[in-house]
Amino acid sequence: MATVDDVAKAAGVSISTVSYALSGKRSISQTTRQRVLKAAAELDYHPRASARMLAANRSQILAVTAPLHADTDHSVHMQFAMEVTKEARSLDYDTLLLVHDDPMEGMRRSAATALADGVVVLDVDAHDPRADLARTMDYPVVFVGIPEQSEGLMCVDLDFEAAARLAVDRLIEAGHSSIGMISHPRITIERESNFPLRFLAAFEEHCRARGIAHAVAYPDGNHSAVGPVDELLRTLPDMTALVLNTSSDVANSALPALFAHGITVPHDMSVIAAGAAYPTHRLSVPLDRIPLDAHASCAAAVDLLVAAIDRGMREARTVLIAPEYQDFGSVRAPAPRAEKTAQHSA
Amino acid sequence: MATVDDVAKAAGVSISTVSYALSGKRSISQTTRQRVLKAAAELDYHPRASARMLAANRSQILAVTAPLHADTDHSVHMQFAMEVTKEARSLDYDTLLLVHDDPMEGMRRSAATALADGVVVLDVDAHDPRADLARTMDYPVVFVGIPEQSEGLMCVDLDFEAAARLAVDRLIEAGHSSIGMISHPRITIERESNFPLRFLAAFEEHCRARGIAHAVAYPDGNHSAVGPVDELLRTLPDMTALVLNTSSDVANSALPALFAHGITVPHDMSVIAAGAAYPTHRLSVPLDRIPLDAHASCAAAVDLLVAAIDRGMREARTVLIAPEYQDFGSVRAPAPRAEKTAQHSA
DNA sequence: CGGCATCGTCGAAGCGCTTCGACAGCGATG
DNA sequence: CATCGCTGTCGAAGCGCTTCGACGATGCCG
Repeated sequence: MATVDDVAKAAGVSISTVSYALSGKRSISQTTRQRVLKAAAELDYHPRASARMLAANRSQILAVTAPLHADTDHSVHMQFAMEVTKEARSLDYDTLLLVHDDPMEGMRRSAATALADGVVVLDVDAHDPRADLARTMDYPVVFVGIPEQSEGLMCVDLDFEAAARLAVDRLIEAGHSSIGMISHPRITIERESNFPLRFLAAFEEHCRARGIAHAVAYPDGNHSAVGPVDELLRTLPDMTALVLNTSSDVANSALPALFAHGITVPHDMSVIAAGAAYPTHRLSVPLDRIPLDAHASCAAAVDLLVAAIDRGMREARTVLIAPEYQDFGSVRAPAPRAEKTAQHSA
Repeated sequence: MATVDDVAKAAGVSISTVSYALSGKRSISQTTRQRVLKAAAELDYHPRASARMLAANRSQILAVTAPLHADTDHSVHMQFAMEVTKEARSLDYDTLLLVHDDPMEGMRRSAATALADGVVVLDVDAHDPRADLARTMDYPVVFVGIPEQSEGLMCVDLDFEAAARLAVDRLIEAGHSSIGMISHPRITIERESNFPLRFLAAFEEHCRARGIAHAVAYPDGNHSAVGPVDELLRTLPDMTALVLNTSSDVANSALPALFAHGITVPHDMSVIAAGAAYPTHRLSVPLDRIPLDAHASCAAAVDLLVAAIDRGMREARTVLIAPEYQDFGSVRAPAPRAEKTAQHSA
């Protein structure tokens, strides 16, 4: 375990020179810097994290809170945590996992002990208590997701409104004029993050604005697309396109549910999965998607957080990630009406 | 941000007294301790992590390496990472996520900079390069899983041999005398962790020892149970019980694969899923299982690691977690032979 | 009742780094 | 030629905590 002193001795300079040569925070002559670098390499010198933290009053650590509700999707979470970690490393930060029963305690502790320089909050609920905590803490916090009360917070999320409009526009472009949508279960909408609402509202408004017939259905507790599909076909009999902004289970069962009515995708029905963190392009018919991109969100969140830490840019703001359309061929021009004959009722 | 000095002043004692009162490492009179505690509480004092680390030469941080191969199951990983975190917190450690492209770099760095006091290695391969690294590092490392060369390492894993014997014994108890087994794809066995091999060997040996007819089949690349089931029914026509030690996809497709032969569980066939990290009790027929329990493994691993750090217990050893049998009713006495008639061939 | 162990407390020395102010040396400037 | 402003380097002061040795004050023993 070599220390600065060892390096300083080996290079024949003072320890402050070593520090400056390594950090580049003051100009050091080429020759001296080379000597220091050489000595450091030979001694396999690595600055002790604790000493650096104490002296610099910065830990180069970001905390991540990911409360694990029983009903949250672990794999999606892991993906987000990983993306945060990757981006953080690229900015010379490490990532601390805060996943205790009480996520508040972790945030408080990491702030109070200066263990982490800031926090990334994942899996944000509409009425997330961490939002209130963040407002009272004078500590850099970034939310991946948008709580209902987002004033005074830094948030990053997919632009669900734009995603809804993008989906609708794409379908209109392809010639559709009657679009159904399957949303999240009502309980989810009520309890959870507000993005389903934002998507929903934008979908309806944009359909209205563009003069498109539309209807929305909500799956019930059993997470199947069968009910919503039935309902949509009833309320919107000439529906030729379907937008999914729903859970993975529902999306996965959409194709069979349609097929039970003799409807195949994309021939009889165009389908777009929007705001989906799960893959939809490996289903039996790959579905076009507007992904909820973990990488984009997390990278933006970490960038924001690091800017707040390193450059004091702490003003509250919400960053919306522009939606990206991924084409897998599940959208086509609507089939000419008429041959809607063989209805195998479910 | 109160410091020890503030607390010392407020309590009218020296800073060392504060430290000892808080840590309990020397005896302090009841009255003084109370005074210190009160002052600390009033000032909302929390020792600065960095200062503590530097002075105590201990970070109270555990690193977790979880390399994300493309083919690893994120949700299982997350579960393990969470369990590590929980157990670590209960022992007053925090958890650092190391998930860079190069997991070795993370381990080296956290050791060299003393960022973490030790490492938990997840998702261990048979020929995991992290094993070699660990051997050369003089740094506490615990593996959750057992690499092929485990000499000189601390490892924790489910006792797959015992799990295999337990499954076989259970089936024999229920009256079965002809048992099939579906293992992992051959590629997985070759490439991956050696636990499939351990299970396999124990299964065959124990069946032999107890005089039970048995056969093993390996799924191919498409991760379906159809092939293996067909094969087993051919090679072991009077098979009445099936042991699964395989991937989630294969296990999930086992019931339909059997049903395609007109075989229902548990009436015509008893089934046990052994060494499964994924749930098998929520399938259409809940399957008895011997779980690969994230909590048990991770808790044991963290305990081992913390013992190594705090109490210097560094001798290499492998801890095998005793298997636990979970009964969901998928094992019954074999049906009386004869009425094996209506064979719908697949 | 003197001597000795014990208990409770204090002071000070670090832990290894960053960073501020100081200053020597130098060429450029007037 | 005196002066100014750089540039490159050094010394030292912390950062806030832990921990060791020291030392008065007690209580107990013979």
